[in-house]
Amino acid sequence: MATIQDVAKKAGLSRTTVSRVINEHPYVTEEKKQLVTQAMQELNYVPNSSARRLRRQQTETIAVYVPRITNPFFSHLVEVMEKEAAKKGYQLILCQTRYRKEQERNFLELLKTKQVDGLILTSIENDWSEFEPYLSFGPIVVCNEYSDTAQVPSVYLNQIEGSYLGTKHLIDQGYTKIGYCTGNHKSSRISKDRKIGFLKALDDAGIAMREEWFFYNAYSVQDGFDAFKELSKLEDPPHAVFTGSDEVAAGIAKAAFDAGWKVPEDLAIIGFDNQPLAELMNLTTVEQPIDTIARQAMNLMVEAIQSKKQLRRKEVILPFQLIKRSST
Amino acid sequence: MATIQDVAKKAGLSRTTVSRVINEHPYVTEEKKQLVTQAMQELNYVPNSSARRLRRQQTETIAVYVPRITNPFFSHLVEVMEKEAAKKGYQLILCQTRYRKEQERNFLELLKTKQVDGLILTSIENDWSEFEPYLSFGPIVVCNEYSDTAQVPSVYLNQIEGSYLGTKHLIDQGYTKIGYCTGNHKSSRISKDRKIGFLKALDDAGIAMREEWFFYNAYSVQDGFDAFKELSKLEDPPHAVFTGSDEVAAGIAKAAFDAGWKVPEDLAIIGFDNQPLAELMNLTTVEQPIDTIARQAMNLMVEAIQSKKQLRRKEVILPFQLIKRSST
DNA sequence: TCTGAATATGAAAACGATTTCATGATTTCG
DNA sequence: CGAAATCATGAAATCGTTTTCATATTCAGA
Repeated sequence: MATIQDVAKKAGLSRTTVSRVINEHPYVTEEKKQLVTQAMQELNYVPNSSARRLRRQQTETIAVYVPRITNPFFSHLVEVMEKEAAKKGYQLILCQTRYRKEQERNFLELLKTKQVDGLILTSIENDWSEFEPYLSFGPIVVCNEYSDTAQVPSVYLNQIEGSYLGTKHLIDQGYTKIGYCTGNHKSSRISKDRKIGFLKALDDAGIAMREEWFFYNAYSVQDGFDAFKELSKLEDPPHAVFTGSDEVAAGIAKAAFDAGWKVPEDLAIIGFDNQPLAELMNLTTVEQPIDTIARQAMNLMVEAIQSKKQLRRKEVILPFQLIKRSST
Repeated sequence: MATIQDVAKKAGLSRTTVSRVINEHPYVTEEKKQLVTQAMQELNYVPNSSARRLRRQQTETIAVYVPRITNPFFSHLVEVMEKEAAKKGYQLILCQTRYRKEQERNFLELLKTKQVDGLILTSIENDWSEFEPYLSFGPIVVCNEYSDTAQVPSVYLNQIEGSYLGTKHLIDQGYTKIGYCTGNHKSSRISKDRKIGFLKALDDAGIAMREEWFFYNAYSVQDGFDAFKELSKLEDPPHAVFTGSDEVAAGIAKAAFDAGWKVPEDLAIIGFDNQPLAELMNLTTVEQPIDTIARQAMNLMVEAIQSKKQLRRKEVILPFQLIKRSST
């Protein structure tokens, strides 16, 4: 593998001159430029990434935390982020945290050892105080999740409004016996706020909430299946259910169908995100503008990396949209 | 940010001694070890990744090509690969090629400039001759796709057998009017072989193929919708359809349902991969062992990186499994 | 008692690229 | 015409880590 020293030797010039040609610095004659270019081609030379990173003090790499890449919401986010990153000359390292605090902390080392220029967090289990000290090593952008205290840029949606919107829709459809079926990460603001919005919508409509109609730890299609099994065993089951994702909604819908229940006659179901699955299963859902979230987050990240200034709090808050289909 | 020089100064020792402690080399007294450890903690020191990479001539990073991370097949592959990579101390860079030859070539620079230690290709549009010269820069493992000429490790399934299995199932169910609905990348061995297997199954059963029952460029749920629209307009439509993915099958099933057709009575549908979607939509499908493919590919990659020897052809061929549900 | 091996520590070199500083030539402007 | 600026090129330093080579001391075995 040729080095800049080999190119210099072959061109009969110094490494400084070769570097000037590579980096298009001024004050190199055309004749010398051609000598260098030809030598590079003959030796099939490309600059060594590690040496460049060390000298330039930058990696052109960004790490993105996602709990699980198979979750369509996160894979959609990553698809757009990778695309935007590639446009701006950055690589994307995938960090699957699996909703584990320890995994989140482990990946922070990427920033500390300068293996990446910045981190984008789409899912947060740890308290913000665990992340805060790492800001001295590089910028962090929060996306989808959020924290009231974090002095960093963030892109998110007001989840209280989102779950209020969905729950209100069920209430407007005439439902009063409404169940709640989502994930429930203790540290997750999204989980907390969605519950707040759900309860507020019930309260505003004078509807009492029933503790036995709450199903937690539901993230996947299978979890939806399982939740329906529990729900269907109740003597007085709910007539509608608010879920935290289209997968969960789809799992409930499928299990209900398999059990001979009619949707929405016997059970109205509302999902979240508006993934392709929602359309396939005719699910009413609360849509999040994933493309915009991802694009904005990556733009804030690159801006933060390139500005080299003290990060400051900046919030981009996006709106939900209710997509009505036949499941409600 | 502290460097090893700062740590040495604070400990009253040389950089060599500090490096020996960090890397657990022998011949350093316990007393000196404690001095170094304490200095590192006080300075909050971690080694700089770029410097390490340069000196050690390794990046502990692997790049994975996927056409699109939102495709559940590929997101499933990547989930397992990232998990396996993290276990072995490697980071994963995501390279979305979007079925574009130019994109594939662009990402090859990662290997050439030594930004990664190896590449895993799960999707190939270019001829192998485009990849071959890059083997001198680092190992390449092919996964899911395959090439007869590539002198590299690969993990894949015999797609002729896979599509034969699925088509044979339809034939065994009594269908003779069978359509074909898949992607069709000219360079893709998978596409070619699936068609070969499909045609061979028809031929073995003495069934003539009908050109007007072939629908190409179908990859997504929406493509499935569109394919059904075309199919339903035919005067003599097929009674069964073999598809190249569960998404396409699901799209066809949904569109058929919306048009009042009954599955499988009016149209039998078989998918591919056995994603969660297949279970949700009750699709018969040809299952690929994605977990095993991913794990084996990552193991071969790490083995290739660490052996530092000339890569040689090695094939891991895995079996399909037919999952029968109510769509056929 | 002597010799070779093991132990302990540090300076210099190495990894490869880019920038800073230096030198000499040429051009421009007052 | 002379001083300052610009042009053109190269040597040395820099980025930060790890290894190689060197030196001195101690220990063990013949």
